[in-house]
Amino acid sequence: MTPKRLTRQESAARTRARLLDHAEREFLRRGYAAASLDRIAETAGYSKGAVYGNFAGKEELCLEVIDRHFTRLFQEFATELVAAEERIEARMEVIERWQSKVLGEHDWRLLAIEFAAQSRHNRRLQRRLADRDRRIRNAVIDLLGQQLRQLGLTPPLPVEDLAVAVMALAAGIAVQQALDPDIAPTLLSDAIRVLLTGTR
Amino acid sequence: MTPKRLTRQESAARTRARLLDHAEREFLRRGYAAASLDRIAETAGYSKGAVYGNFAGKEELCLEVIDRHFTRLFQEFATELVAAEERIEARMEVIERWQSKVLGEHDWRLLAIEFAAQSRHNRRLQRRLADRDRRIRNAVIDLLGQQLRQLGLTPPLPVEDLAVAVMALAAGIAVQQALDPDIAPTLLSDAIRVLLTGTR
DNA sequence: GTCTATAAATCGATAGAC
DNA sequence: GTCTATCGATTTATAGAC
Repeated sequence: MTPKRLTRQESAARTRARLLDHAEREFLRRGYAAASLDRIAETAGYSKGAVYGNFAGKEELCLEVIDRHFTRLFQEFATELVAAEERIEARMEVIERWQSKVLGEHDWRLLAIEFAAQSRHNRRLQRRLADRDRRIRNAVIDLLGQQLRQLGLTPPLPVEDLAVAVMALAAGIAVQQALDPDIAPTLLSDAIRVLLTGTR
Repeated sequence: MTPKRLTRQESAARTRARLLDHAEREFLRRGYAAASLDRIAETAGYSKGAVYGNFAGKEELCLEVIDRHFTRLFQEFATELVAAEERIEARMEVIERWQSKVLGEHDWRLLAIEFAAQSRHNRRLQRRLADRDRRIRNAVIDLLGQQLRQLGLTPPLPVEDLAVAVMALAAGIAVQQALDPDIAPTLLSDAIRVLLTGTR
């Protein structure tokens, strides 16, 4: 097997991907502030020059890492949810299955909020995070609206508010659970059910 | 008016209080990571030696700043809530009045979560934060249980879960609102009402 | 308890060679 | 695009005088 000779573009893409992968590990392990570009470059088999050649800086690199993960996560979840049977119990089952995955990702959640706090110092980053937040929220609103319509539910709150509340619950419970593992593992889906149907 | 001669203890307490006050300003303004003990000491009229003489380090100082604030905040809220009339509408009014205060404190919320993310590097801090979290949660559980009993409500979830959900909502909504001010300002109280009563 | 002075260690970012 | 070398700035924490 002769390894294919990489074109310039392929080689650059490979470097980028490798840097992203190792950046993910470093950011997850140490958090944003304590992560070191030097270590990222070194573990990926490059030096810092490669990082600055492929990314504008630490913030851009971290933003891309976070974006990549949560975009993937949401899309996989949405796909499963849409594919489930058109009964509320079937849909809730999908939610219950995913809550442990979402809530279990303590490191991701801590990284995301630490990075959000970071935006205090940077107007531009603040705007980009707000845009991203709105994008995700709109996706949640669409998904939620579709589910409610299909299931014939009329929730006690407007769907726009439900979306914010669901996202807030997911983030807030995950943070509390990161500090204290004793929190009820089905709380997220239970609370979502109450918000959507008004009852347990 | 001759200024009273301060005893050694009074003088020490004053220094501590001054340092705490200026630490609060610095941490709120810059966040945990970017805050500088040097600046804190200087603006308080001391030098770094005074900080290390009164606090074990940056983490301890910040923890005390955060603790002082949220303990005060919760106690004031609980006092008002307990003092209100024994009707659900009167109690909800207190909650509605406080939600804008709690949600408006973006800097405090960002600081608290940035600090929580910080605990990744420090087992001891992790335990202390978890203890604090449990302490607050127990207070919320007590307060919530008392309210439900007085008002004769039977919520769709156990009171322990409600407490976690309410805290998660408050934190999660505040973070989203810090990034995007367009979020409905009454969402927190609306969602709490649904969680407590099952309806709007 | 507080000050001054300094240690000791980083880190992000850049310049210039290749 | 990537590397090496380094700048420049900052920080926490400590040592020792008073």
